[in-house]
Amino acid sequence: MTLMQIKSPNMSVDLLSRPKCSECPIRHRAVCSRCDADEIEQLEQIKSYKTFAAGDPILWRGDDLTYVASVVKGVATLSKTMEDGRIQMVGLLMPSDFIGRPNRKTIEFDVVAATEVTLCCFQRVPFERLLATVPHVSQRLLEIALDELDAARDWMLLLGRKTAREKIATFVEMMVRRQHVDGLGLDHEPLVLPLTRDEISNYLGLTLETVSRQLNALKKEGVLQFVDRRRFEVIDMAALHAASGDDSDGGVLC
Amino acid sequence: MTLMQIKSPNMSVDLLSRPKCSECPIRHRAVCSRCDADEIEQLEQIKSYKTFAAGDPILWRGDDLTYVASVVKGVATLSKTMEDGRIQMVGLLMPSDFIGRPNRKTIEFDVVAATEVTLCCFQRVPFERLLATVPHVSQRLLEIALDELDAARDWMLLLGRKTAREKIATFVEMMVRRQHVDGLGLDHEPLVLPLTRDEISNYLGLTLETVSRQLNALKKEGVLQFVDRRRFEVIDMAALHAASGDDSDGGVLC
DNA sequence: CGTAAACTTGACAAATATCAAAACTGGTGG
DNA sequence: CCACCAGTTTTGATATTTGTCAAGTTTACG
Repeated sequence: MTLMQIKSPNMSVDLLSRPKCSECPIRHRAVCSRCDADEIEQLEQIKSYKTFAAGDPILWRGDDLTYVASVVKGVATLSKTMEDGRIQMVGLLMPSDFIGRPNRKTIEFDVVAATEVTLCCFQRVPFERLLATVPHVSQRLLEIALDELDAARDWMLLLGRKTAREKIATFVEMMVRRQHVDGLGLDHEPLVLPLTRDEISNYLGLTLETVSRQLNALKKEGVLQFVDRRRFEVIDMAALHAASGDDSDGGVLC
Repeated sequence: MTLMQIKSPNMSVDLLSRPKCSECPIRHRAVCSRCDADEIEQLEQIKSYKTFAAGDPILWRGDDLTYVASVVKGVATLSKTMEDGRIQMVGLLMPSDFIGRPNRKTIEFDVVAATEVTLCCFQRVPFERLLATVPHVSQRLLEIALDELDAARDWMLLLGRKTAREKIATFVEMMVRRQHVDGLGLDHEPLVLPLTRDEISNYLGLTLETVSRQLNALKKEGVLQFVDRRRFEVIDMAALHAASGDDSDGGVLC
């Protein structure tokens, strides 16, 4: 039994039923997206689906990294904790995002399922071999890493320089964008905040009280409308974008 | 003439004299570090050294990315600017660090020489071809990108959760560490802050006044000693590390 | 020297955190 | 079906940190 399994009692491994890659919702975006049929076959050999319930730890800091994985469904958080308990989330993993670091035995942060999460896991060592032999995998992984790096740098601007209001608006806007991409939020289905106020505060470098206040401010101003604590609709997209502090061009249009 | 040259009047291109890779101070750490003699030869074909004076822009946001490069000598900053002028530095590039993004025509931030900088530039398009054909280059670049990502995430913790004092102490500690690696600071040579107070404040998400106050606090406490505004010595390494807010293990020992 | 840039220092303001309490929500079992 | 409970969220009062503004001071360099 792996460390990962010990730490995650609710994790269910689904070794025998390996869903077909051809029907995978992230087939065209994940680390496998450049692969041809033959290469997919090789990946299929070392893959297994695992699901985690909301709140379950997926990987703990310093854990033996026996698997790397792609997020197929759901949202996972990636965070760092200081000795005195201060927490900073350093990534929000959504479908097609990659977990783990090839050629490293451990990772330096905690990964936790925020919602129910389905992962497509690859055994690390065989995956590293593929990385060395299948350029389509390593090329795509490089691209994913560079995209993550760009995203991390945008987040650094947010954490270092944006006001509480701008942070909240940026976060909500990001939820809107990513849920469009995932094809959820079919037209007028309400959008979802996959995180609690506390988790949002850890993502934005704020306290949960400030998150609550700013979210309610946007509600009172008629920018957002909430159907319950998690689900909302954007009433005034332009105002939301204006509040984010990001460049005026681009955001609203695409 | 490239955009880069227009924007950087003081840049000096040194197309004819291509220093030997075998004598390069970053030969064993940069993007070329895994290459054998034959592969180095290929890189040598498309490389050229360029130097920039302190303060010169190297690449401007949105610029046509005709080159990617490795930092050979000196320090460059990588930063993002908001419409109203707020600045957040998102990276500090030191020897062996990589500049640019293959398969992208532009980058999303400004790169500026903080000290005099020497770059080993590779024409982007030929470099991309090497990336596709020489695994030793793409493997190393992936590793560099993942290291950058780890560093960016550490910085996110700093920006989101650390106090002004912790930010300053972390920054100073980082200067100590990186200057040891570069083999500068030969034993009891004083260490150097390669940035002004203002630049440090943009790196740490503070104001220059707060940087000045915290630096002077560490001086008054006898943790640091300054020989001039840029050069300093660490008197009490343990106190410095304790002030950084990082885990007690590791830091001091290695 | 003289001047501009970099840095320091002080007084005050503003944003956000902290602490405390109340209100809400979703789920559970009677 | 309802009441209750724990966890989450909201709201309010206050404290703290850091930012802002405004002089000064030092330093590097011509």
